[in-house]
Amino acid sequence: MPLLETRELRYFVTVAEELHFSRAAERLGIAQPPLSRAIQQLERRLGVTLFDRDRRGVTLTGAGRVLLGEARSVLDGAAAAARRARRAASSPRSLTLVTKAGTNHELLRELLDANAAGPDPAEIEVLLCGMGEQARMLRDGRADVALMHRPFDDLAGFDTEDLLTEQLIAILPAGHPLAARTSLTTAEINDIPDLPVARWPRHDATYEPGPGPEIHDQLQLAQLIALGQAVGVNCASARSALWSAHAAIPLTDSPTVTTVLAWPPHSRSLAVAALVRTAAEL
Amino acid sequence: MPLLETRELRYFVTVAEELHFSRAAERLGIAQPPLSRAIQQLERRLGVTLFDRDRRGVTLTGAGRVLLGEARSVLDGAAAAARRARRAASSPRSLTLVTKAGTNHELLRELLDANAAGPDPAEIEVLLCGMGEQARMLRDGRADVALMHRPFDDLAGFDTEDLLTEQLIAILPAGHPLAARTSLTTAEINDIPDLPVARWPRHDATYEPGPGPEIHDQLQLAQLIALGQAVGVNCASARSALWSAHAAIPLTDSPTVTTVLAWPPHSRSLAVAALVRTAAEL
DNA sequence: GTGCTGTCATACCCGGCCGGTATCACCGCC
DNA sequence: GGCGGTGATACCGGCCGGGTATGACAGCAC
Repeated sequence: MPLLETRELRYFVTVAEELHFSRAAERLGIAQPPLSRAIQQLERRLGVTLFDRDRRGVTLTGAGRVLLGEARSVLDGAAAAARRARRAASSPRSLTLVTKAGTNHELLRELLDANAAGPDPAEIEVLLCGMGEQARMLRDGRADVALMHRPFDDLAGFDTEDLLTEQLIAILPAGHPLAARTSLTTAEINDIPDLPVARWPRHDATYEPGPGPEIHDQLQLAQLIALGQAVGVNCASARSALWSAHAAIPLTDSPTVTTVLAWPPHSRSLAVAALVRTAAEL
Repeated sequence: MPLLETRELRYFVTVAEELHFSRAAERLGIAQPPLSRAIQQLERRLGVTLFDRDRRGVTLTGAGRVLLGEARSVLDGAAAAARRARRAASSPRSLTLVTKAGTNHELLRELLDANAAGPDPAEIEVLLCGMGEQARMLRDGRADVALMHRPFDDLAGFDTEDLLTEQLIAILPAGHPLAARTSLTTAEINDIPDLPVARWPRHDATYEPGPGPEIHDQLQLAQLIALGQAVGVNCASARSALWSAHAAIPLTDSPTVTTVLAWPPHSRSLAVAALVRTAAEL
């Protein structure tokens, strides 16, 4: 069974990205011949050709494409491992929790209080970040746990514990005719003339095509709605962050959004496990 | 930024498992001194002590425990990367799909047919395995995709696409008084005198404590019920595998079970992506 | 065609590191 | 105080990763 060294994987990834041995070698800070040799050794060991060295250039083979994805994730994992070990050593009883600005702060408060009241409280450092940042910080070892939202955040590759499920609300300018309603449907807010629905980013940070403005945080949404330029949707707990210029109406047919505590699988840190247990009892 | 070589991680994991340098060295097939030195180098590079070398023995520090989990997953990832690259090379347009024996075969049939009818069909090799095996096979690169069941299978660390959501059914011996009912509740089947509910394993392959027999596949369940020694629950699609000695009654208050297509994240294999797209359109 | 340029592969050398042996320092224990 | 057993240290040798020089070969200009 062939063993892959991270050095080899680093070399392979760089070549795969550059598709050019000399440039890749330069980026790696080594000379080209040892790089060629390293790739050949890797190919021999795997018994697989990873690159087609054609007359005009280097291209990835199918197996090479597969290995590229795998190698990247192994390297990310290794870097994360180092970071986490160092963090665990520098502050053994502390955890970094990362969440989007605008996440239900009552829930967060409750979680922190429950942790503080528990038998063996961890020091929790709370980090706020933009949308979609949490997954990266969790993956690369800068954070231990995150508060995320299903189905809006990309939870692929994490373990999760559901904390709170809420309905979505529609947020309208306070003076709008529909603001007097006690409930709305998705179809209704999509059909408001001259008032498009603001679009949240998808998992991959792109936006669904459509007329509404692209937003990426709650403040932008609030501003746009207060200006009467859009309507928007958000989870029910966002009510507390609304202004007097806003009206919040439950969306009856919306999918529910669940706030979850997420952490990297295999993370068997005692502190994470304890916090998850605490969270599960909320 | 310190770089971890897989050799170092292998050494570290072995020492962490043995908690004994000499035995670990033996298992690794090297002598003890180089192993000690390698661990010291690792600790220096990370700036972290991983082991407490006490008078009576070696123990993991907190950071060491964290690194152990991380290191295992990195090593597993590296081994899986090698396997997947080799598999991709040996059969570029083929996929291995793994599922439990007893999974809804109409659904599988539909998926295979849709793939075959698609623009660029992959050769799909179907592998059957026992409960809880799928996750391992997916993780270690022996399979590319799996059919699994939420919430019964452990989906941590995978991307998934929901295929089919069903209710659970209670399965009783055909002659049982309750077999005439048109619906049942969980409480009712838990309270049947002298007829315990068979227990499925949990994610970690252990069983919830309780009176019922422990089962791990559908055939065992069927047999036990036919013998009148237990009742059981299963997803609605399991009806087709029942015998005349069985009666299936919908469970009205049960959680739903969703059959999902699961695959390792970062798997950017074209064939997997195509199959997922096909599945999403079912 | 003949250079010229730029690609990756090959040949060869050197130094560092990995691994081995021998030994030490230390502890627990009859 | 020997003795067995732990991990750490010292030192040495061979291998392998990295460097330089060069080769083989394609594309291109003329």
